[in-house]
Amino acid sequence: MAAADQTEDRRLTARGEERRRQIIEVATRLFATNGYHPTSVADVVEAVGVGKGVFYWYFPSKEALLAEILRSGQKARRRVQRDAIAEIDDPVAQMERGIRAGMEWMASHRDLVTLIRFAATEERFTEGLRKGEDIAAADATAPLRRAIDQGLIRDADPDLLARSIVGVTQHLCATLIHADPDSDPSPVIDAAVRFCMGGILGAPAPTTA
Amino acid sequence: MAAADQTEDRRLTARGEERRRQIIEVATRLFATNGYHPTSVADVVEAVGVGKGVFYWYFPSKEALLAEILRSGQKARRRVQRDAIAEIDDPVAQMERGIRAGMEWMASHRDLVTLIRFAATEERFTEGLRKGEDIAAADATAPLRRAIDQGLIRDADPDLLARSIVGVTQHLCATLIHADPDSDPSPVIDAAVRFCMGGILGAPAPTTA
DNA sequence: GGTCACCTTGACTGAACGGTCAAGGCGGTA
DNA sequence: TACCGCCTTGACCGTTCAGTCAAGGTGACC
Repeated sequence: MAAADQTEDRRLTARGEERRRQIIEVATRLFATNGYHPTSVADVVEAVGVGKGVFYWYFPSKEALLAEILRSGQKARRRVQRDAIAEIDDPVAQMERGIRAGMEWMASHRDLVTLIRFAATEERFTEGLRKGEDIAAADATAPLRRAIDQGLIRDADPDLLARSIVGVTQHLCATLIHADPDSDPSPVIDAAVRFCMGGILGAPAPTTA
Repeated sequence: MAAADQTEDRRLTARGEERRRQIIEVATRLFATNGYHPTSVADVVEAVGVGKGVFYWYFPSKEALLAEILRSGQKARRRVQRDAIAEIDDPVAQMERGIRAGMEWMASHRDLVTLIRFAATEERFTEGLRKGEDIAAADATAPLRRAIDQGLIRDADPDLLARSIVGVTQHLCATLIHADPDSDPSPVIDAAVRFCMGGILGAPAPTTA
């Protein structure tokens, strides 16, 4: 355990960094297309065009590679979303911009959305995933809470609202944009934003309980 | 290929039907808990307490078992949803009841939700899955279209609305109810219904494009 | 008691997997 | 030139897996 992460503090040259990046890129595509388990390490190194030892020079295990892909993906999406809402004051406008930015990011990183959804189905990966999702939910919770306090949107659990938004954007991205990668994602993005804003802003009380 | 489905038209006694049901039940739980690939056929038959040959008496392959689990699960959910809205006239009320019924079904069949979400991440299973999801979306599309025609809800692509609803309900079920199986799902269900009805009924036009 | 179709057993097979390693190349520095 | 640390090779290992099969049990019906 203690020495298992020898590959982590390895000092890489520019060439090494490039190789590492290349493995991550190829593996992400293969994992998302054929599945994580059906894709062998041999498949990855063959697609890259190198020997098997190269893989284990840069990553301690196949599982660690997936964990890194997930971690860096979640981190990148968070940064995009935070940057998108940084200079906005109105919390409702913040939500709208944040949803749109998140959806745009997902649309151009569909493979990562697939992998995140896969990881959520296997207990071995859910813990590492939950941390990132909790952070993402917390990011959205702040403006939601402010909007509720200011009476701009209906009173509801901000966490449930945030996770509802994730559900809509992730599913639309995975189902529709993924189905036809060449189609223009913007109508889907617009629809997702409209739906989410409607869900947040509120609607007449349910007629039945 | 032609004779590969010999197990399908096998004539089963009551005992055989029971055994088959038992394998499906155990496998569903194991697949959802530990993942489809990490769960071996040996794990399944051991959990059932029978020899390995029993598995291949009832199912031609591990993959076919998962396909059947998915198929029957989607079918069951559809039936529940259709029954729930059968005697309702108002299309908006139909939507609300349908969403609630679907969510309640998912909450009590969490393992199946997990498996459906897993299957969506592997190309080998997506085709069989899409068929069921298209049907489910089409079921929801009909009342949505009527509601739009009657001016009861905002004008939008019914298919996108339907899939947004699936996104919210599935994700909330998988994330929150799954996280703590013992907690009361009804607040989450209520929140999902509220969010979705808000998304359908509409909200002020976006302030930015 | 005999027969037959349904059901069960569990050792076995061939293939594939994740991961290892001894060996060698390669490029920068002195 | 010699050296050294980064990078690469690919045969190899132990294990595990999906799926097979010859053999045997079991119960219903004649």
